[in-house]
Amino acid sequence: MPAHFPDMSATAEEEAYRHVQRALRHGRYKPGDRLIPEEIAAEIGMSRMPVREAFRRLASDGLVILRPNRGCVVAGLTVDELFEIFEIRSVLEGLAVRLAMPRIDEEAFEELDRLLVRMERAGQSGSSDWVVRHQEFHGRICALSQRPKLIHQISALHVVIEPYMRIWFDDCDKPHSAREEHAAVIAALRSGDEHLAEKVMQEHILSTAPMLAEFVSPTR
Amino acid sequence: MPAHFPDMSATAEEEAYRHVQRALRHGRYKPGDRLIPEEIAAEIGMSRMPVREAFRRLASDGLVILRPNRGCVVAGLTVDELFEIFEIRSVLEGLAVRLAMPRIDEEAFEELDRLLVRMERAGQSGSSDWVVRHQEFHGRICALSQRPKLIHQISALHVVIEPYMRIWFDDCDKPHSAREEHAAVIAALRSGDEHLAEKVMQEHILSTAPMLAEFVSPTR
DNA sequence: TTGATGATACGTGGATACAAAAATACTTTT
DNA sequence: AAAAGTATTTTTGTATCCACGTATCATCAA
Repeated sequence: MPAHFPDMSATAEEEAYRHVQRALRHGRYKPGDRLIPEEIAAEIGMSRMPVREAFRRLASDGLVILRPNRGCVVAGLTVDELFEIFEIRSVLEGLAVRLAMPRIDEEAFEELDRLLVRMERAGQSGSSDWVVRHQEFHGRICALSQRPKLIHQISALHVVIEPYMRIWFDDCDKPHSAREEHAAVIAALRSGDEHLAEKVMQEHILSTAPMLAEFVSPTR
Repeated sequence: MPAHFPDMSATAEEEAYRHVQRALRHGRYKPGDRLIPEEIAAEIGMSRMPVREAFRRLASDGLVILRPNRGCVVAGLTVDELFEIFEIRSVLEGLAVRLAMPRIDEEAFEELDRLLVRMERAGQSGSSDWVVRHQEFHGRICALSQRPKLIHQISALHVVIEPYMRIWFDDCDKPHSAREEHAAVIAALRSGDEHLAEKVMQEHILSTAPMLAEFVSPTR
């Protein structure tokens, strides 16, 4: 292996973690599905042990539920839980944008504008990359806050809601409101008013939740 | 084992998790200490396998750091990280108190008053239970919010800062400011003004950070 | 037909075994 | 005596194995 491409898959556990997380984010497993270590291990060519360890982390992330002696099932969100996550996101990302404000320069603004355009284009083409572009915008703002733990917590929540966002985005035909709200966030940032920016972000996030809620699978 | 005492320690992994977490919270291991699975496994009479799995969860909680092929070391916080955690707590617990407000009845107020008194007494007796009492107050308010995920996230952060709080409480002789600030939170709750309560809580939490910061071990 | 009972297959939790990687101790060389 | 290299020990990562718990399904009684 080339030296400049160092050790991509450090451990089997890490590979298992990524593999399953990716599948969950893309909605390849549905809530309630049972994940059998042996099967997954076979898929990626390893023994059950690293997979079990990956399950522990996924459970900590809230992506699966691990119950003693009865294995691992894909976690699903109730409407209440979905709303709760959006409440939490609203204050965390509100904080992020407030902290980001003093660190944003003109270059960063241009970057945000570019992301806005890319999201718009992805929306028109109807592709499911939508979600990715949407998250990129939120992620970029979080990153600007320069707070590692804050960024980490927020992105963990984004992973949990990603499958629901995909369903929503597939179904709904108005990426426009998201575009406008993101533009409003940028405008608030440009205004230089920290508390305004925080508030606009909070409202943007909270306004998304009710729309998403309709797509939470009722089978729970 | 008696049937009415059902399976307290469901799995070995759970026991290992509790054991190590407890030790970390009490500061029995210091940041940078290396945790050797074999040793811990021996302490509690099991093989190193469940301990390894417990390590994964503890790493997710941010209590230890796991690096491929070089084991598990106790995580320590830099001053920046400590501040960051308090920023995050400020918005999360601010949210919690805001959501708790409409659910608080007279009985709950009396409970909070009792906790206030207990904290005061623990402070006078100089005992290290201080921390526990202090957390109980914050924990009670979070619980009143009735938001499982929010409660979970907040208590995870409390675990991370607990060892630092213990050092602080051992050293400083003014539990009084904490008492007054907690009283202010209760007063704000009684006033019925959600946003006031949120703000008072945020300020209480942020005012604690600088005092704590002095006790962060400089060896990092 | 329905509900209890028991046999069977499957899966999980944990211990042990083994190979590979790090850390450590020990030479050897300068 | 210091540095570099080598051998030895320790520890980690993964695979395999076994015992127990759980679920499934067939059998049988009411």
